[in-house]
Amino acid sequence: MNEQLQPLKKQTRAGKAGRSGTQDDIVYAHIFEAILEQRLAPGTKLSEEALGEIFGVSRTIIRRALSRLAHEGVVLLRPNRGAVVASPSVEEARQVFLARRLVEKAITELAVVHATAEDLLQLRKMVQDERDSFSRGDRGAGIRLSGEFHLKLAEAAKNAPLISFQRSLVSQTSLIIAQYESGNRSHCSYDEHMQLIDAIEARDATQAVHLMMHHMDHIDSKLNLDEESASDDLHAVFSHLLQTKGKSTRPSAKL
Amino acid sequence: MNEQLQPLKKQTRAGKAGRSGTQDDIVYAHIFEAILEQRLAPGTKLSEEALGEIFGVSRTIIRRALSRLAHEGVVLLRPNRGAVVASPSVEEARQVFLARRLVEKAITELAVVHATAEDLLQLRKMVQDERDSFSRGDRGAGIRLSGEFHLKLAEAAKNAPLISFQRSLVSQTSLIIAQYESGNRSHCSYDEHMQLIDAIEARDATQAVHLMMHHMDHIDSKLNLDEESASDDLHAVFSHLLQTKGKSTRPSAKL
DNA sequence: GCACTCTGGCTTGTGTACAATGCGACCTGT
DNA sequence: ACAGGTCGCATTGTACACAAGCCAGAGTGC
Repeated sequence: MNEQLQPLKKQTRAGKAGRSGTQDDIVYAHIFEAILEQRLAPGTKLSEEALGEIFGVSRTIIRRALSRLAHEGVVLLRPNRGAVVASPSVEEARQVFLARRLVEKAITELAVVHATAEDLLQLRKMVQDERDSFSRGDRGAGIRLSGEFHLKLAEAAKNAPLISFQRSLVSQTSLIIAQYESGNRSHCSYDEHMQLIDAIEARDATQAVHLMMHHMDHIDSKLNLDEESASDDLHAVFSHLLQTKGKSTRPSAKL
Repeated sequence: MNEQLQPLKKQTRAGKAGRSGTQDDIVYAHIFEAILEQRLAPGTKLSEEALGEIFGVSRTIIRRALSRLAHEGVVLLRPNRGAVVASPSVEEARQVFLARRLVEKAITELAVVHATAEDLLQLRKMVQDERDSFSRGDRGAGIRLSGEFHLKLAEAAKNAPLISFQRSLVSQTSLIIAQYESGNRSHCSYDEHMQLIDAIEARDATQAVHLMMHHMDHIDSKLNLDEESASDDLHAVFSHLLQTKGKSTRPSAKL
């Protein structure tokens, strides 16, 4: 019914994502990665039993992983109706990007103050990996690593709540990029990442923030959020037919 | 062993918090409220079975509620060792407040643009409730309602990710206030809330942000974060004895 | 022929039993 | 008497079985 998930023996511990933690971490990482690489299209139903069989664990574990993914906004949990891969609307995407601008600005300023030599080293290493992935043509890994770069930057800012929020934002951004990115262009230029690291290492807050904002602009501009090609949101598709009377037509319910 | 939780029959649906949702919402709300009202002291162990018996539900439900509370940072989930009420350190409190400043500023600016008449009406009503609670001497409810005011403000800003983040920050802030607030002074002056609403209604962004920042200052100043009276963090208590060699002494482990 | 209803199957929600892990008490040897 | 180790209990982690809720298809009445 859905596209087939690659079967997986339960002892395949260290998956591609490499995170060796507990069982739900593995399940979480694999599903997340599958979504980013678009092996799981937005809207795809994520049956608990099917996933349990695939990963060789019970529904309990799957359920926890799905709950976590839902919390980060990449999966939508509909009561009594199961989980589906989230398909953020254009409006939701805009909100995520607005929030990210705010957070990235703050993170950059904090990172300029708090980033250690060790942090900077790791950041440079991550950009390397990112570049490698893109040169290998592994788009999914590239998107993921690019996200992890921004997450690592948040860690360098040394503020736990911001890190947690950034994790959620990066996840959603990755999903949005995977869904909306226009064609073939690399989505997150690692050059910009490198320049950013340089500015942070030089403790030049103004320059660093400047670069980060430009970076956000570039990400924005690579997406065609203005005119999405195809949508499963009927209200969006036929919005030109609907008279806009007030804004309380349908507060948040979609589909 | 712990202080006794007030027993609760299972059909006590609409609890004090009033949220009439599903079972885990009820459990969640009650535990959260108990923490805010300091009926559950920081560090208190939250046994799954005990809670299950109290609320008349199975551990499954309790587990979900605890997981949610852990996500919001008011409960600490230690693998294989159960859940305890979080006891944020001074450093953690500072991080939360820093993050809140950022977010509240952004929310205020957005609310000035997006708040509807309906939003403003509800906000005023919430300030009323808050004042009533304090005049009744119900400190726990006051703290909670004050938090809900800031959450409602986030909703008026019309940005889903920020709302979600604000929920987490407000929860943690409430816990910190309950834990650190110096004595008897009311912690969150509703007058300031009212002025804030006025500024937003007047669409005066500069003034609104100005008021909000002052409001944050006031909250900060009412807490004695600089010299906490007693701590259960041995490392903090004896920090003057420890030579600070590098930062890798104990990354995140506490207690 | 169309629409409405009822029923059957399948999926999720919840409770519970069993396994695994951590903690504390006791016991023993030095 | 104290340190170390071992055993047992208590609590969490996982799997599974049952209950409840949706959804689709067949059947029937208009």
